[in-house]
Amino acid sequence: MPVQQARARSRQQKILRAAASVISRRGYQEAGIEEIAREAETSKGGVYFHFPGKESILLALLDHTSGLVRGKVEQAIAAESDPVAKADAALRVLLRTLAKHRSLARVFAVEAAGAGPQFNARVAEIQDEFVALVREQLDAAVATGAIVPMDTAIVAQAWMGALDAVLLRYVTSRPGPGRRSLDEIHETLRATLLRSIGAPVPGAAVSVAGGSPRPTNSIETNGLERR
Amino acid sequence: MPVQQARARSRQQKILRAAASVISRRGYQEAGIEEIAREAETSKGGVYFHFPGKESILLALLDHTSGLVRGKVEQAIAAESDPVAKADAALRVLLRTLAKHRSLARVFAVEAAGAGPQFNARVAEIQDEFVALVREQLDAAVATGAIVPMDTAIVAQAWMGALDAVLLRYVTSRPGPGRRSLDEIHETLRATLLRSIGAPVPGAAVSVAGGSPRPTNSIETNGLERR
Amino acid sequence: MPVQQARARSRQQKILRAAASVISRRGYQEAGIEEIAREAETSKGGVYFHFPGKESILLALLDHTSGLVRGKVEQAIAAESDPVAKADAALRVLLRTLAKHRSLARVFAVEAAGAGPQFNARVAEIQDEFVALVREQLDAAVATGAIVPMDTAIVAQAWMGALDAVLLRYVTSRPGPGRRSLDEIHETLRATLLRSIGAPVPGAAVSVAGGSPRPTNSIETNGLERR
Amino acid sequence: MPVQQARARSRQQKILRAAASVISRRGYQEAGIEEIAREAETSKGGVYFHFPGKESILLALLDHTSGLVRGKVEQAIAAESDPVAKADAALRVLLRTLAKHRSLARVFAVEAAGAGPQFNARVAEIQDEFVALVREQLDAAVATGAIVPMDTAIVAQAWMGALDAVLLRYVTSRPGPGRRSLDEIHETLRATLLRSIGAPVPGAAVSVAGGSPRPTNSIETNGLERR
DNA sequence: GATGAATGAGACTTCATTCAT
DNA sequence: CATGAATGAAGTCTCATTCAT
Repeated sequence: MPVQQARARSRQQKILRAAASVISRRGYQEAGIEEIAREAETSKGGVYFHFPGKESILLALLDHTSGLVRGKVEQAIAAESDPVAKADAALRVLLRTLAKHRSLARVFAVEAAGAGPQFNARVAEIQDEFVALVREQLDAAVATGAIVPMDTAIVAQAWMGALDAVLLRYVTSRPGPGRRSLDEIHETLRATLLRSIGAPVPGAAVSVAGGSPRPTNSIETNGLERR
Repeated sequence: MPVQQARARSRQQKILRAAASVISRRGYQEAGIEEIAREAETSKGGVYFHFPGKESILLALLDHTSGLVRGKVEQAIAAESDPVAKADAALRVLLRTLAKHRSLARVFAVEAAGAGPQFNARVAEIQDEFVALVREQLDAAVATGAIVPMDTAIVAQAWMGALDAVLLRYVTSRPGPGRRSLDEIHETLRATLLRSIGAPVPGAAVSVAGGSPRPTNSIETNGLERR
Repeated sequence: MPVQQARARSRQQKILRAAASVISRRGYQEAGIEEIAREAETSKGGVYFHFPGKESILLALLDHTSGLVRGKVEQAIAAESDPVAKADAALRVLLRTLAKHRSLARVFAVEAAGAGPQFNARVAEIQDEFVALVREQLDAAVATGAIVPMDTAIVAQAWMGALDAVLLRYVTSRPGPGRRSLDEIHETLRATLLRSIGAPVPGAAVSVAGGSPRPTNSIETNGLERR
Repeated sequence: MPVQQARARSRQQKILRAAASVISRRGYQEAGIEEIAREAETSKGGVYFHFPGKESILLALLDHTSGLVRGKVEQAIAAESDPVAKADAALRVLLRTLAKHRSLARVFAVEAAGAGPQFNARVAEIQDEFVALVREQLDAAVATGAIVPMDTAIVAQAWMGALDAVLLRYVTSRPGPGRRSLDEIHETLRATLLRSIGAPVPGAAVSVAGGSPRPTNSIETNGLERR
């Protein structure tokens, strides 16, 4: 009966959305099934009809979301041909997508740890997938000679870590003076990461720290070490 | 009564040590006051005499530990004169110290999130302290012209994030093939981060990704010291 | 519409059989409507179409089964003319029938108690029916002078209790050394019960306790038929 | 600290008493920890501090009670020298004691089955202990030649079953016409059981079935089969 | 200061039952 | 007639915290 199945599917989505909302608001531990059910306009039993337990909700949420994000990232990578550009694209999409869904980002970056070892392991797996994605591009870039040889496993981890940290700060901080816009963050991060692998930063403009960022010379014009 | 105070202090230390042990073994949520009390050779009531609640134990543990680490980092910074070397030293000390105390690192990086918003805020504060420490050095380097101007707030965050990610991976992964040694990690990370600010990498040797890392040529674009 | 009624009846039977199977396997409390429905090749809704609730299934099962057994017992009684022989026959049939359907016996003797007061009351009623059946024969035997006057209400209860206990032990025990065969049990129980009302034990042979039962002399005080 | 331990012990007793009361009133399944706690004048957590779970309360109750009863029975047995008299004494004490504590009898005879297989197994064990006690006396009686050889394992089971059934009926029935007094029950049961093993019934007086039981001839004067 | 029995709010989960399709 | 998604009351159990001793 496709009618019931359709309803079931839609209800699952509703529960997942509600779970994301409640968890991002309250944290995983404080998020009660009751509240998730209320926000999904169903009952505790209804939630347990669709999911075997609380952890599995978060797991499903994780898979669902990471699948979506991963799809976007792979799409963005495929649209570029140059390895360095691919890596750049991957980061750009991650940054945009996660920033757009603050609550989800909070859930996975911050609140996830309370969910027990199984869940942490899963988060690590997924992060590794993204790290692997980045690393593939770095390896390709090394292979083509675009960048110098390096331990791309570590570097890819570092990239993801840098991205996470900057993003988390953006996502958790309140708007105010000193807070960078997403574009500023992207620009600075992009330049920093590309420099970190010795790649040129096309059309780069860096911002100095402090109240209002102002444009500075591009990397190319910064011939100090280049001479 | 200094005698009693000393005894109280020592008892507090014992509880903190026990808490660190239990939390790193079980995670914050699973760590029961009872078990911490048992490991500290006292009773539940004893724990509550010294700390007003469970969260405050973790908070105290956090302050105690971050204070120690901070001291080491500041000492290392003071021992260097060059801003870039200072930043480099800060990272080196963080890497060494946290790697040495895996369980504590796990506690703050992974298990902490289950402890509620107050605790997360505190962790963020402490990270910001370290970020600020790094940023000061970067700002100084910019001021001396050693590196190009940049948004050091973001870059410092990225550095810490990169360090955290790489370190966390090192701390949580099991030994095996493909696992890098702490020295290899340090070398790669150092080169990557220094490159990311356009600083020269003294005595750089990079490792290629793959089974067993092997040293390669130094970065061509960084031939200044090499010539 | 006799066709539909027949189908309904057959579906009810299927559900009853499934219920008997599941309950004897899992116990009443652990037997879920879902599992019964599955085993009856229908759905939860289907079960609730035929029965108003879980308890009513067990009640119907009880009535159905006790009706069958009662029929057999009455038939066996009718086939004898001597009151004592009638009582003897009733016990024989009960013993054989319940032993043949271990699972049902378990359901009513052991698992039933979890089903609530209404069900317990019903079990008591049914037991009373059998007790009454036995008692009638005992009263007749007293009336004909075959046995001495006695409080047959109590004695009949005692008989049923003795039968239940011995049978339950047989039904719940695993095969092994020391376990009596159904024939041995019947023989001993028959002799014991007949003696208990002062009736002669035709062709009596008693078994001694211990490893392997062996026939012994008939009861001395009952030498009437033996001489 | 004996003070706290004493309090704990007394609280355990209070919980056991409350559990017996609630279970006998509501049945095992319907007996909620909350209600038991309320009746024991403590809290849910208090109950769980003293007992690891609901089933263990019933188990403790069972052990406690069966220990008491067993002690009384053994004492009564020791006070007699003749094997048949010992068996008789055992039954008398069981009858009196269980009748005196109706609620406990109900708990073990009727409500117990809902408590799961582990509990049922334990009840069976305890019943077997009493059966073994009876059987020992029967074996001794056989050995002394007081009664004829027989399969005492079965007979002892039958005795316990008879006792249980009669007692359960007494305990669960409401007072009214036709209800036998405990003394009448004892007298009839005693005569019946002694006859069942071919033992003489000293000073026996049997009651006929029907409205008001009336005394009849003693077994000895009933020379029909005796001649 | 220390102890541990006791508290009680609240968590997750189950399942007989209902009802729209 | 049948289905199975949905309900919601009730259950067992945990654990941070309190407090009399």
